[in-house]
Amino acid sequence: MPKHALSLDTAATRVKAKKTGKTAQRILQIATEMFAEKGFEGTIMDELCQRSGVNKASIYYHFGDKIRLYDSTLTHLFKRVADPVLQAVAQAETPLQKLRVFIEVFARNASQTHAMPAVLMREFASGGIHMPTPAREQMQRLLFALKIILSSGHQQGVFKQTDPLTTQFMIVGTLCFFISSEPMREAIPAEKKLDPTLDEIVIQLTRTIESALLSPTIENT
Amino acid sequence: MPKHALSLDTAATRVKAKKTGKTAQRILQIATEMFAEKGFEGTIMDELCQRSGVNKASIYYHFGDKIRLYDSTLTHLFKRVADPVLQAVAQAETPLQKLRVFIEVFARNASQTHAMPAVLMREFASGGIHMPTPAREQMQRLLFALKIILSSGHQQGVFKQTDPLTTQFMIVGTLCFFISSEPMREAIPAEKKLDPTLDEIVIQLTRTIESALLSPTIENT
DNA sequence: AAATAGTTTAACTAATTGGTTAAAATAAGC
DNA sequence: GCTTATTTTAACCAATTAGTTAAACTATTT
Repeated sequence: MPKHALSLDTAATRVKAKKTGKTAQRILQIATEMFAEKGFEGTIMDELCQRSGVNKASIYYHFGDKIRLYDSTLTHLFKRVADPVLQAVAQAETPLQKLRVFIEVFARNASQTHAMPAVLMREFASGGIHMPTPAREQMQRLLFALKIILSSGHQQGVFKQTDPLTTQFMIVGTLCFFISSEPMREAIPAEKKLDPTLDEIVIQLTRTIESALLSPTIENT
Repeated sequence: MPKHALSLDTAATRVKAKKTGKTAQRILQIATEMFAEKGFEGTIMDELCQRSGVNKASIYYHFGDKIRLYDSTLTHLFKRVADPVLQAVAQAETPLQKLRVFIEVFARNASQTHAMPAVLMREFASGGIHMPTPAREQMQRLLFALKIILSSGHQQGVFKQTDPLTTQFMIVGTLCFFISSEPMREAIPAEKKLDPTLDEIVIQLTRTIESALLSPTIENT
């Protein structure tokens, strides 16, 4: 009966992980890449062994089975993006600054951790059924933070009232599509110059959302 | 040597399809659902047989192999959404009306054909490598149409200049995330009432994009 | 109605895949 | 240094999976 190294995160586990965690960490790293690239079913354990240089039974020793490996992967992945966003938002002062920081830090971290948009989009496509609760909670933490930003901005009279879910989908959706489309866009070198950079997307996205929040309502024609 | 029914779309083929196309059509229908729900690798041919009530060899007779079935599925799927959008845009008069129609008709059709957002998101997650050319072309047609809308609006002095790719990702990304998240949101009945409807999303999205296109630039603070 | 071409069927196969096992190797505790 | 617990290894297995085959069946043409 193997005792799984990542089942708990107690002090004892962490001490042990320092010496033994190399293998588990490497598995997690390659698994993240593969799950993002190929999805759950598309990820083959034998290939994971080959790519990571880790023996198959070691993977099963550390993670139990494929689905638990997937769960660990996703939880780590989403936490790695959500944490810095929430931290940065907490440090910003005004709702407008918090909103800007939310978009910018999410964009930067999702772009660096580009497996995250891929995995998120796959999970949405599957109806989120296989999404582990801790991973889902990270997304809900982001949504909750955005809710606070928007409502406090509204209370202070600087923002118009908007639906936070729509706004989150605008931010997350736009950026996930942009980040994940990078390989496709790179494949067309002729238009490479015409494509916007991440910074440009962030600027336009921020401007767009801000303008809707700050400007008066547009009349229907 | 089987001659695949969908390899050509001549008049003769179409006449024949009327009598023999029932099976192929049914395969395509269930394949669409399954590819959207489970992805390429997650879709098992035996299960497709079982769900569709069609024998396995019939599938291979009509479509050759799994990847060609996938290609047919995606091409049909994207065409079904892109065509009505482009048609509606062509009928609208002003750039502003065209933009509104673009968002609205895309939203309605993607929502009805909800396999399309799912498949699109998966393809983006995979880097679009497996996306068949005809399917990709449908997305490019949409992007091209949007480019024209934005540039003609700009030339007429009603729109500010913006990057069309960003705008397309805002529209498509927001709506795909919203549409594909429906099962997840349905799973939380407590918040059901709080969730916006598709119409509400469309309204907010349209307003947001319009306000950025029409309003003067916001100064940095 | 006979011949031909198109379509569907059930049974089969070769290869892949997630997961196991027991032994070898390494590290930790005493 | 010896014992014990943890970790890694290679070989193995049962189940699944995409794809095949050849025969049966159904229309179409002449």
